Amino acid sequence: MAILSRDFYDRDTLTVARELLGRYVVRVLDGHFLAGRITETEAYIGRCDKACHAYGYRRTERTDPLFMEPGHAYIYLIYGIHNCLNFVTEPAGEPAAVLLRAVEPVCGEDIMYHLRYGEAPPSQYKRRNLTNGPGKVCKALSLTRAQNRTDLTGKLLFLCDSPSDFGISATLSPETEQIIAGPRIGVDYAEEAKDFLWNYRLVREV
DNA sequence: AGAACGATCGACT
DNA sequence: GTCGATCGTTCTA
Repeated sequence: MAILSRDFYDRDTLTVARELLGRYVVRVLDGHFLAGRITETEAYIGRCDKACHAYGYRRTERTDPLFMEPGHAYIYLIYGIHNCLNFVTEPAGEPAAVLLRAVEPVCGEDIMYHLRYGEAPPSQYKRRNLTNGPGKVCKALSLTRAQNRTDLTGKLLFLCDSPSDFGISATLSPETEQIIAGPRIGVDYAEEAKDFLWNYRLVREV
C-alpha cells in the first residue's frame, strides 16, 4: 500500500493542497473501500490567514487538532449540519490544514450513494452531485467528528497515489488536466484573506 | 447564561 | 439567482 506518509503532509500547506489534486482519498468502512479522486482543495494557515479557525495561533478545544503532528484529520461541524474534512499540514505547532472540497467517486459509489441519500434518493441521480462539496464528501464517506484526529497514516482513512493501492486494476486513460487557483469559498468575512488564491481545482482542458 | 455566527446544502423562484 | 435549516463553538458579561 503506497499510503502517503507523514512527510507528505509535513510541508508548505499550499504545496500540499496542490499536490493532493489527482490523488485519492480512501475510507475503509465495514471492510469496504470507499475512494474518490481529489478534484478540489483549499489551504488554511493559522499563522497568517484570517479565514483559518486557528488564525493567530488561536487554540481552543475545536482547533486543537490543527496543532497536531501533520497527517491527521481535522473534522468540524459547520452550519449546525455539515461536517468538513481537513488534512493537517506543516510541523506540529503550526496550525494549518487542507480542506477537502470535492472528489470524483472511483470505488464504492453505490455505498456512497446510499450514505448520501438514505431512503429518499433523488428522482433523477446526477453522479456529479454525489461528492462535489465538502459536506457531501463527508456524508458520502461516513465521516463525522467521531473521526476527528484520525491518523492518516493508519488503515481506516488515508490518501494514496494510485487506484491500485486500494484494489482498482483498471488503467485510467491519461487525461489532460490543469490546476486552476481561485479565491476560497464562503470566507468573505476574512478581510484581506478572502482574496488569497488558495482554492485549487483540477479542470479538464478544452 | 446568553447571543452571534458559520470553510454548506438543497429547495425553491 | 435567493433563502432557511440547524447547533456547536466562541466570546462577552
